[in-house]
Amino acid sequence: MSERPQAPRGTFDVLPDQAALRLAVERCARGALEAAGYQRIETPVFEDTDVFRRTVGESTDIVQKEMYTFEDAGGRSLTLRPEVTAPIVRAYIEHGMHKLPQPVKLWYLGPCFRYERAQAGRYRQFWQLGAEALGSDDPAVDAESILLLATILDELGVRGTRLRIASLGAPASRARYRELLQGHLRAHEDRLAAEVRARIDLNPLRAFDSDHPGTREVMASAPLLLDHLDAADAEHFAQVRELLDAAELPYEIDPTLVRGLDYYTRTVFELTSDALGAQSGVGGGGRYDGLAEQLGGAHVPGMGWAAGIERILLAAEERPVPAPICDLYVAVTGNVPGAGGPAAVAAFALAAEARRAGVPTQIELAGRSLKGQLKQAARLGARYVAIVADEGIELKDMQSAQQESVDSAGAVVAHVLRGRHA
RNA sequence: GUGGGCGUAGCUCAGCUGGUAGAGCUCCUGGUUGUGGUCCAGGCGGUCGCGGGUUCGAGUCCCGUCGCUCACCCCA
Repeated sequence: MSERPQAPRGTFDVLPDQAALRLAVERCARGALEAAGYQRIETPVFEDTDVFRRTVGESTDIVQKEMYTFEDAGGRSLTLRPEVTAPIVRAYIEHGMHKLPQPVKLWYLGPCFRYERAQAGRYRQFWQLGAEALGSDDPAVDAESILLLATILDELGVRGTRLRIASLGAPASRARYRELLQGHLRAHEDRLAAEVRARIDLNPLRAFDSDHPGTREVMASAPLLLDHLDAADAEHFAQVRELLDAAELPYEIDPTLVRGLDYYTRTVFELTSDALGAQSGVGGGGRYDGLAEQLGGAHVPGMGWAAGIERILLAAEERPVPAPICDLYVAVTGNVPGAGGPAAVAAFALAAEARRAGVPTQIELAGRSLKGQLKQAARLGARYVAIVADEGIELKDMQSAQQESVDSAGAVVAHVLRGRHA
């Protein structure tokens, strides 16, 4: 068995049943997003490593240990995208989208790559659905964005969702708060977990995520970022909440909500589902008003989110996969695989004609016996089976089991078309 | 990277305290020479993840290794 080829660890094949489910998710998301004026964008699956290194943050796990980075034959350092927001901002800058009416609203669906140990809902290649609105810092952008994700998850039947929101403030107030928090952590350093202590300089906010008992005690009395926002940021956050209230979208304010990427400013949010395992996050995002500048562009405020397709599928209630339609199955008598013969040729021509007429048609391709062909037709849910023999064609209605001879391929197609609209 | 569980036919699994592999499902064929979704029979299909060890003999015991999976970490 070890000889059998296998997909690399943390990756998976999307088999037909799953592909149908994914298509349903894509259609639903696309409908909601495009109705709200978001347009699809696709960026390369790899980028210059700097695109991520400069935006996601040196201190993050993503940059420190999860990136698939490689050098191409030209000596360039490239990285398989671990997320799509930075590439989209890169594209916005590269294509001068600032000259378009703002905000520019974009959505995407595609694979991302992170080198992590796989577990339920976490893979090395996973698909993200996302939406980004660039060029406006209006709180309505934030609220609309959050509402869109919540709506999509709801329409998809994702169970047990919870929305948490917070504000990280602007860089200046965040920096001031950061020092405050670092002071608090240093004052109680001896009670903190080792990893937390090691991150006091790099990312003190992470301390809120710790479940280390000593750390939790220290954090219980820690200053909260929400209490230290600038007036403008506090007002922005208040407006976002007011709009969410107006849309009647329930949420919880979580002052310890920390997103795993460093580029977030002001609004951040996360949607979780209790139908998932340990990886309970279905999607999340926030505002990133400094991201474009980090990439060397002008100041461009932005807001967006990403959701994991695999997690959506895991958390969504089971839905029946619609069976593919087959209106006509073309069988051949005296079937000998590869032997051809006039009946086989006539059958092929009949199938071609039916398809040209728009009839979903399948034809015997495996040299089965007539009994086997009927069985196959039944499996496919075919409405009609045309049995082509050297002597002529018979058309069988699979539901009524009635059968009559038909004198031409055209008559078969006409009959099937009539039956379909009946 | 660390820890727990698991690794027997395409799929789901059985195989007791060691004696050289089974079932169900699926697929194909046959059951009147050309007819389906039920039934019956047959067939295709496995170096029991891999390597080593103990033993007269291991799927069954021991060691190692790889893989899958769940969890930690972190996130989609």
